[in-house]
Amino acid sequence: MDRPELGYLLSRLMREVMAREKPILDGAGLEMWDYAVLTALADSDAPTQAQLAATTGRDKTRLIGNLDRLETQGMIVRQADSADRRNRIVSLTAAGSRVLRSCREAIGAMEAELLAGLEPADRAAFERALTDLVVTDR
Amino acid sequence: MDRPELGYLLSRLMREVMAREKPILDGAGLEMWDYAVLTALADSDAPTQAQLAATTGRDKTRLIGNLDRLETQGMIVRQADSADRRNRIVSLTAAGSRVLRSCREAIGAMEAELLAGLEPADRAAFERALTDLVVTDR
DNA sequence: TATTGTTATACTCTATAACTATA
DNA sequence: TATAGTTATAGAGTATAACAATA
Repeated sequence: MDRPELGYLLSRLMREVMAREKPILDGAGLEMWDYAVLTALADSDAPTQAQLAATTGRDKTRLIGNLDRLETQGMIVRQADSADRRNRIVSLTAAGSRVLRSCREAIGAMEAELLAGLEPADRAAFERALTDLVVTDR
Repeated sequence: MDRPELGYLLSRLMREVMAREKPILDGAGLEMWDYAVLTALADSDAPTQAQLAATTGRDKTRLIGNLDRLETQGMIVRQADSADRRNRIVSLTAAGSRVLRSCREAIGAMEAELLAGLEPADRAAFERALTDLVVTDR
């Protein structure tokens, strides 16, 4: 097959996706990485900051700015771990869950629109392949 | 369908592709964007720097560092345009073409390996969908 | 006056190394 | 001494404005 290289295609599509997400996240007062952190929090239960850094692939020092901002906005709380007081347990607040849910819906709709031009079978294969590639290359 | 968000999947896969490309480009003495510029030069014929900036999506001021480096390495030349002497026409040298071809081969092999785990039909659909999405969202 | 290529400046993002408090 | 979280510093990448040469 003769097509442009993966790096080119992926970076172009990534740019498009980010451009479409930006207004959604702006409306919620979230930066891109803030949203990634919220998403990770919804899945894993009460992680320490170190665990959160590991699951998001974000450096622990860079995570701090995101957490500070999210905490100021009342979307997360940081609590001391009574078992090991060096740890700080991060968790979503009700407000954080609400914002996250609304962003997820908007982003889901955006993605549906973005993929709407594909043949249904191609779209399913695309999503399946993309998921497989990311899982197997961990 | 319930899968991780596109932004997450694409950024993960993009990171993986870049990690696999890096040793190839390092071996050729190329940075990521240098390679993108070489690729663009192979397709479009004798562009000015402004045209090259437009086709790569790179800002004209940021392009300059790439061109300086590539010219120092003898992979491209910049020639004055006799028709409009404000323009500088950029073109690949024989050495540049050689390096580009060898990188393309290595990257093609890397991509084949990366995609090898997919069902053949899924792989074809994935490549088709990715190409369609990038073309239609221009 | 407008445009091409260039340089300069400031701003963001990232990487690294220290520092504190706990263990 | 080792670890979790934090802060500080320097570096890379980026955006913006200004500049010289040419149209």
